[in-house]
Amino acid sequence: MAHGGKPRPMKGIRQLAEHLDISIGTVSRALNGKPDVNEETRKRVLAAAEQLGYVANQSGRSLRQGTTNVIGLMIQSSRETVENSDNFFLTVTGGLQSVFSRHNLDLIMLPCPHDEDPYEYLKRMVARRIADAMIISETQRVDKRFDLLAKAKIPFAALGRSLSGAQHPWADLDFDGVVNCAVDRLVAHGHRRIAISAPASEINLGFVFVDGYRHALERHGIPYDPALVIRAKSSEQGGYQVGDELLRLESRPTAVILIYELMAIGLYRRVMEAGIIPGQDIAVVSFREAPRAKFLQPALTCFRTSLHDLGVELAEILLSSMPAYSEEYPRTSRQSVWPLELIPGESDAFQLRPAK
Amino acid sequence: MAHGGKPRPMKGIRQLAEHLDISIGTVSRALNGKPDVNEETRKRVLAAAEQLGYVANQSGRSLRQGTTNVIGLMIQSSRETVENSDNFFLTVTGGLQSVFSRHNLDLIMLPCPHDEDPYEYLKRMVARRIADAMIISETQRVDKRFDLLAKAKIPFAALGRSLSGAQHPWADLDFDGVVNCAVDRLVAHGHRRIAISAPASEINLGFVFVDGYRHALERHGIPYDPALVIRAKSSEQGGYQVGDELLRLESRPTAVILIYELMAIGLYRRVMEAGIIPGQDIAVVSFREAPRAKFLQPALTCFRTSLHDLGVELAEILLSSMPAYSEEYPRTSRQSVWPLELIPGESDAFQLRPAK
DNA sequence: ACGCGCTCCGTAAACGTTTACGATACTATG
DNA sequence: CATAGTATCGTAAACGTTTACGGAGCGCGT
Repeated sequence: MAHGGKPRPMKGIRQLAEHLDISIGTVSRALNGKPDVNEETRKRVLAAAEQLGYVANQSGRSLRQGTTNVIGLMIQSSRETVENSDNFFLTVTGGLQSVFSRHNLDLIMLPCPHDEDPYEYLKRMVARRIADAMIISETQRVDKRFDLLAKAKIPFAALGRSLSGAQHPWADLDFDGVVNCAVDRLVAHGHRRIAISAPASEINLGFVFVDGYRHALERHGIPYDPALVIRAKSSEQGGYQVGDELLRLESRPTAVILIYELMAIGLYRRVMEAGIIPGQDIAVVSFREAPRAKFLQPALTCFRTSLHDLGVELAEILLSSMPAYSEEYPRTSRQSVWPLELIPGESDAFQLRPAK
Repeated sequence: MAHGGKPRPMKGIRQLAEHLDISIGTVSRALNGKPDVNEETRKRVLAAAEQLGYVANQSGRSLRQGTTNVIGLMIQSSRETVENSDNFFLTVTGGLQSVFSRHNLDLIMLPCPHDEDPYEYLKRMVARRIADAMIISETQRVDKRFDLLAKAKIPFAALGRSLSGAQHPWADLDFDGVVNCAVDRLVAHGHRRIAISAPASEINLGFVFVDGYRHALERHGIPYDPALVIRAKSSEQGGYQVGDELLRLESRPTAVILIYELMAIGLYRRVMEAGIIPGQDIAVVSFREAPRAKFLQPALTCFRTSLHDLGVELAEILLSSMPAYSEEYPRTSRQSVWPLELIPGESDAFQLRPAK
C-alpha cells in the first residue's frame, strides 16, 4: 500500500518497486512492454509511474542495452551555412522527427563549432556514443566522415549525396533534374550562352550542379565554357558578385542559372545598376525557392520542393539501414534524389531575339 | 608489453588497463587528471589511449557521476521560427560553444517538434537527463517551463527575458534601448504619428517591444494609439501585411518601426505599389539587421548586434548558475540586456514637413 | 498421484565508469 | 631502528537499468 508518499520526484526504479511492493525486474518488464507480466500489474505499474513522474534514467538504460534511442544530426555552423541555409535544417528536421517519433527516437542536432575540424568533432561524438545513428550534412567531395562512421559500425545517412567510396545511404535534392529543366527551358527561349553560379567545387553540391549543367548543354550541342561557371557564395552578396562577373564577361551571357534563390536579390540589384533589366535583357532561373524572394520584381522562375518531405525520406532511409528497424522500412535503394517542381515566373519569360 | 595488438577500437577501460598492465582505477585517474598518479604512468596512459582511440563511454560515466557534460539548447521549430529566425540560433550557438568548449561541455540542440507541446517535450528531456543544464528560447509571457526546470533543480538560462515568476537567469537583446532610440530619432525628424510592428503579445518579445514603444512615446508626450500597433509575422510576408495595414489606417502614420529587418522587403514592396516611397513619404526604422536586406533601396536604418557575443554572454550566465562552474564565472547579475548599435540608412533620413 | 506446460514473478548478473578506501613501498625524521 | 608521512596504486563498491535464468503456483491430462 502507498504509505502516504506525496508525488515527489522518483529516485529510481527501485523506489518505484518498493512503492508497489513488487520486484524491480517486474517493474522494468511492465514499463517496457515485455510479454511475461500480468496485465493487471502492468496497469498498476504504469499508473504509479505516471503518478510519481518516473522516467527511466537514460544513462542506466543505455549502459545496459548499449543503445541511446537518440539520432544525431550533425550540422556545420560554418559561415557559409549560417549565411545561406535559412533554416534549411530546421525544416528538414521537422520531417525527420515526424518519422523518428513513431519509434520513440529523439533527434538531437550536433552543431560542429566553426573552429573545430568536422571530422574530429564527429569522431568525438561517435566515441562518446551520444547517439545510435548519425545523419551528416554538407558532405564534401571526398569526405573522411563516411569511412569513420563505417569503421565505427554506426548506422548513418547523409543529407546530400556522396561521391566518396561505397554506396552509402543518402537523400538529396535532384540537382540534375533542376539543371536539365532550366537549361531546356532557356534553350527553348532561344538562349545559347547560359551562365551558372555554384559554390566551391569541393562541396558535393558545387560539383554535381555544374556537372549536370555541362551534360545538359551537351545534349543541346552547346559547348561548355568554363568561364560561364561563377563560383560565389549562396547569399545576396554572392548574387551581387555574380552580377559583377556577368558584366565583366566580354561576350555577355543572355541567361543565368542561380543555385540559390536569395542570390537573385543581389543579382537583380547589380545588373539593374548597369541598366540591364532582368526578365527582359537577361533571363534568370533559380534553384530552390526560398520564401524570402517572393517579392522580387519581376517574379523569379524557380524550383520548389518540400524540405519536410525530404526529411521524411531521409529518416526512412536511415531507419532502413538500422538493424532494429530495417524490416519495418524495406527499401530497394538507399539513395534517393528528391524531385522539385518548377514555379514559372517572369524572370525568364521572354523570347530571345534571334539577332545577335 | 604490447602484444602486437593493432589499433582496433577499444572495448572499454578494462582492455586499456590490461594492455598497460595497470589497474583500471589508475587508468581512470590518469585520464581524468586526478592528482594521485605518477606523471610517468599518466603519460603512458594518455599515449595508449590516444593510440588505441579510447574514449570513455559516456553512459557509464554519466551513470556513475550523475553528469553528462552536455548542455541542451531547446528550440521550437515552429512555423514562425522557421520562417523568421534565419539562423539566429546557429549564430548564437557559435558563441555558446566558444565558452562551453573550454570546459569540455558539448552543446546539443533539442528541436521541439511542431506537433508536440514544448512543455511536455522539455519535461521528457529533463526526465531522461539528457543534459546537465538547459537553455530555453522563445519564452512566452507566462512560461511553465521555468517552473518545471526550477522544480527539477536543473540549472538553466533563457534566451529571451522572462517575466514569469522569480528572477531566472536570462540574456536578451535590448529592445527597450532600440525602441527608445528609434522613437527619439523619428521624433527629432518631426514625426508624431509612429506605427510599430510586433509579433503576438503572448510572446515575450511582442510584449516587451510594444511596452518600450509606449514608454518612449510617453516621454515625448505623444499619446499611445493601439491602432498603430500592428501584429504581424516577422517575415517579408508580414512586412507586406504591415504595409497593407498602414495604408488602411484613416490618418496614415508618417513613420513605422519594424521588429525584423526582413519585413522591410515586403513593406517597401507594398507601399511602393501604392505610390508611396520609403525614405521620402514614410520613414522606416528596423530592429536587428539581417544580412539579407543589405540591398534594399533606400538603405534601411536599422540596429545591429553580434549574436555571437550574445551567445557568449548567455553561456557565462548559465555557467555562473551551475554549482560546478559558478566560482569561475562570478556575476553580480544573471540578467543581461544586450546592446545594439544604430546603423543609419536613408530610410528615415528626411525631415518631415511641419505642414500637415 | 504424477508429470507437464503455462503464467507470472523474483534474483542476480551484467553494462563501463568513477572514487572512497586501504595497501604498499619508499623517504624523512627522531 | 622505529615511526610517521608521502606518493602511488589496486580493490571493490557503487550508479540505474535490463534480462537471462530459475522457481512458484496452477490447471490439466494420464
